[in-house]
Amino acid sequence: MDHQEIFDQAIQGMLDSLKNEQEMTEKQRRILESAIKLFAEKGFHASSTSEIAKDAGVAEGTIFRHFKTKKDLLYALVAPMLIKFASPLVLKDVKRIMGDAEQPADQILEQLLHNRLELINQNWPRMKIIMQEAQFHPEIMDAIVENIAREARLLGENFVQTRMDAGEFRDLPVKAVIRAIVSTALGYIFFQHMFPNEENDRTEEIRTMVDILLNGIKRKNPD
Amino acid sequence: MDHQEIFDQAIQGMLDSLKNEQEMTEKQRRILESAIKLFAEKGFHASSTSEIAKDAGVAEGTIFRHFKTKKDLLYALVAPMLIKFASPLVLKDVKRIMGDAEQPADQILEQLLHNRLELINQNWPRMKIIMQEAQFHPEIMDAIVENIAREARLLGENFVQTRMDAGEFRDLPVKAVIRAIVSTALGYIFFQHMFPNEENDRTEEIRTMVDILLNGIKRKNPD
Amino acid sequence: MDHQEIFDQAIQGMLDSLKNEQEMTEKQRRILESAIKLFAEKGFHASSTSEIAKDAGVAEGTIFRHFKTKKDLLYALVAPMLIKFASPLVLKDVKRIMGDAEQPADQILEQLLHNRLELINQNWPRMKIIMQEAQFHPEIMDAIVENIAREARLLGENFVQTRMDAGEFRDLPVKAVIRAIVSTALGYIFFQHMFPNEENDRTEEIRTMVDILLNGIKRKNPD
Amino acid sequence: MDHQEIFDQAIQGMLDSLKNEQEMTEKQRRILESAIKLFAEKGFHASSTSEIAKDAGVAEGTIFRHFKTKKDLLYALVAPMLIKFASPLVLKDVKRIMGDAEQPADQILEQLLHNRLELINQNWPRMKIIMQEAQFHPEIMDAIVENIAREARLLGENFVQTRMDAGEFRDLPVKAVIRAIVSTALGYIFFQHMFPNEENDRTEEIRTMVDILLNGIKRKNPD
DNA sequence: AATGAATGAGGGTTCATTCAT
DNA sequence: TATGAATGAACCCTCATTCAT
Repeated sequence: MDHQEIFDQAIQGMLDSLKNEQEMTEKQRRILESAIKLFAEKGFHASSTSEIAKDAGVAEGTIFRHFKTKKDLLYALVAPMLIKFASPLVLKDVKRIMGDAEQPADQILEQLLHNRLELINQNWPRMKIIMQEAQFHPEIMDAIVENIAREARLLGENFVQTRMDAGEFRDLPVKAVIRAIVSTALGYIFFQHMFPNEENDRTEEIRTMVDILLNGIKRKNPD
Repeated sequence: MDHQEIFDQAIQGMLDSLKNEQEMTEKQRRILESAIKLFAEKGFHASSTSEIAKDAGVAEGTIFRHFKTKKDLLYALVAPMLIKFASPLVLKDVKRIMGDAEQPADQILEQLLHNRLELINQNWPRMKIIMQEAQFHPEIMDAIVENIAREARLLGENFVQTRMDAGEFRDLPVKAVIRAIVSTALGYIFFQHMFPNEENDRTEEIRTMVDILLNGIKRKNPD
Repeated sequence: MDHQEIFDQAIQGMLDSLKNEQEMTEKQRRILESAIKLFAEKGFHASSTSEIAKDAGVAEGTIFRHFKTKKDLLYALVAPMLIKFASPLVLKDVKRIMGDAEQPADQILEQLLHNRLELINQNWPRMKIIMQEAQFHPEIMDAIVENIAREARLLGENFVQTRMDAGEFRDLPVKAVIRAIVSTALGYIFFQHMFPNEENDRTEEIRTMVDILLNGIKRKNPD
Repeated sequence: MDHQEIFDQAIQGMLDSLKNEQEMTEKQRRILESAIKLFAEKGFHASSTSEIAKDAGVAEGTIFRHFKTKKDLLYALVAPMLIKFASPLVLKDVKRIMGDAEQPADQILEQLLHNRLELINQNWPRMKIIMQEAQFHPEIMDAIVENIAREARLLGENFVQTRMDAGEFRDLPVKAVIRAIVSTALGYIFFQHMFPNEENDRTEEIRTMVDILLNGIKRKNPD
């Protein structure tokens, strides 16, 4: 079985497991939740199926009735996240927001960050697992790139280019600007989980972040 | 053995393994290098000692003659990195650079980023392992926080505050400014390793990054 | 974990494994029997779990499903013996026999020896293992002393003292008398297993042993 | 290699290692002593050569320079004991004592017990090892039986028979009498090492033991 | 003679997975 | 559908032994 096959199969597995997350039985959900908890806490390889079973309160065999393989369990918990980020619905939303040339960039970025960070925070354990395991499971990495990164990049480039053409943004390499934006978001997540104890007012923080970011990017208005 | 003991012991293990990295035997070095390679590629838990042995061209038992435990092997490859980042020598350098109020912030940040990114890039596999495993091995995380993060934070705060007092930087929350700086660096690393194929001129990229960053932070001179 | 904890845990393990020896599954019993056989033949440390598995006709993993640890396997085979010797039921029996001042000492000792030697012989491999390993596993030794030796000693002292007070036994150090009795029993076991081939009529042999023993202990009646 | 060959080779090994115990080098003696200590403490299989080397303060390789095999180390420590017990010199002594029909049995037994118990006590760790390992190493067991037990038995039977013929001992099965004597000795050793803390006056204890023993065996004189 | 690095077989134990119930 | 006993490969690690120095 070559890489492509593995990949296809994995993707298929993800899609299969996807449809139903809503229609899952009680036990399936409990298994999935325990897997999320443990994978996030200790990593995929360091969590054993027996632990998951115990934590979920089911027999070990039950796991394999619902998820053919331990790896399928991983896929089953990764896939919905990818879908959520990639779903046309969501992207249409994003597109609409970003495409609105009338709306000030500040508002757009603030909304965007709020929106995405909220999504990430609400699903933090899953996100952590994805970021961890994407490095070691090319199928997952590929799925991210294919389904999210590529599209997001286009969206971003379009947004930046538009503003640049309109003279709102300075004349900088588009890639650098996008990197600055993404870095801002990633860095925020990083700090949040690295130093989780410090209280913070997210709305205010985002405002400041965007302020710094856009001040760095925008053309200085000569007023 | 409670957590503190484990931690102390781990640190001690790191220090022990440290002194010699230069005076390592051929085999020790080969083992360490294979471990670095495999841990970076597949993760700590997913790499077996037998694989490492095979890759290093030694008997499996030989690993344990030189590194009491698989975890000690991890420590032995983590520790020198932490030391390199934390070494007073390096920090003094950093201190000197950052403390020089005469030097323009641009130059300081460019130098700093260059310097640190170089260090990280030259030791990328190790860095990847550290970032991966710190999440699951509290001793490593603690060592990072105790020996690096804390000091770096103070240094950063001092630098930012000084510039702010001097009116060079805008009046922003210090934490937010530091976060912006760190995010810039982290984001750069992230992009570099997420999309490794794109050619790039690091010096130029850093200049642009610092440009955006400082434009965002600095008070706009009314010229 | 200090010694006491280890001990308590070991005892707990013994008790846990105890309840069920009757309700053991077929495989458990086979494992236990193979362990008994091999430990007795070659010693605890010289018998490997893989050998035991092979002898029992199960997979090696199966052993560890039923007995958390190789040592637990040892406990599981030691504990029932200790219980058998220490069980109040048995001791009450012994007490009754020994406490009956009317019954001649000859009969008491003969019954006692018969009874205990039978017990030991029927469980000889286990007994051999216990005697072997008690020397190296303080928990086992402690369990013996706490649960059997202490009680047995009191019982013995009481018996001897009573007979002495009644003038039936000579005026000798109680400890020496007890030692003589116990030595008789131990020596018999020793000879039996050192030179197993010689046919013997146990009833007759015991009678002779008790004869010699009591002749040595009893006051000579002047008739 | 069949059993006989193993046996012959083992015996040869013992003899080889024997000659020199006096002419051993410092290191050899230290190795042997550490082996004795550790084998007695933890058993043969549970003691590793590396432990022995560390305890003896030599390199691990050094052990194998002097003792071809770990088992040879065992033989080297067992053999001198067997020799000591079996040496014609000693036996001649014993023979002389036991053969002296004039001497009262009490004195003979007291002397004998004193003598042998002293020998055993002075070499207790070795004795413990021999008793332990003889059960698992047929060569050792055979050596004991061939060189000691057989001879001792003859000696004992002769002694008992003589006294019986002379009317000093009651008319009992010779084997039973011998067993009583040996049991007395073994039991004493057992108690001594089972309850080592109680102070004791050996001379007095032996006198009592022999008193009980002979009272049990001797014909009651009608004085 | 003495060392200690190197070996690889084998140790006890855990693992993901299967299957009869 | 759910179970959990059973599996045997693979895990990390220790062992007795060898051998170049």
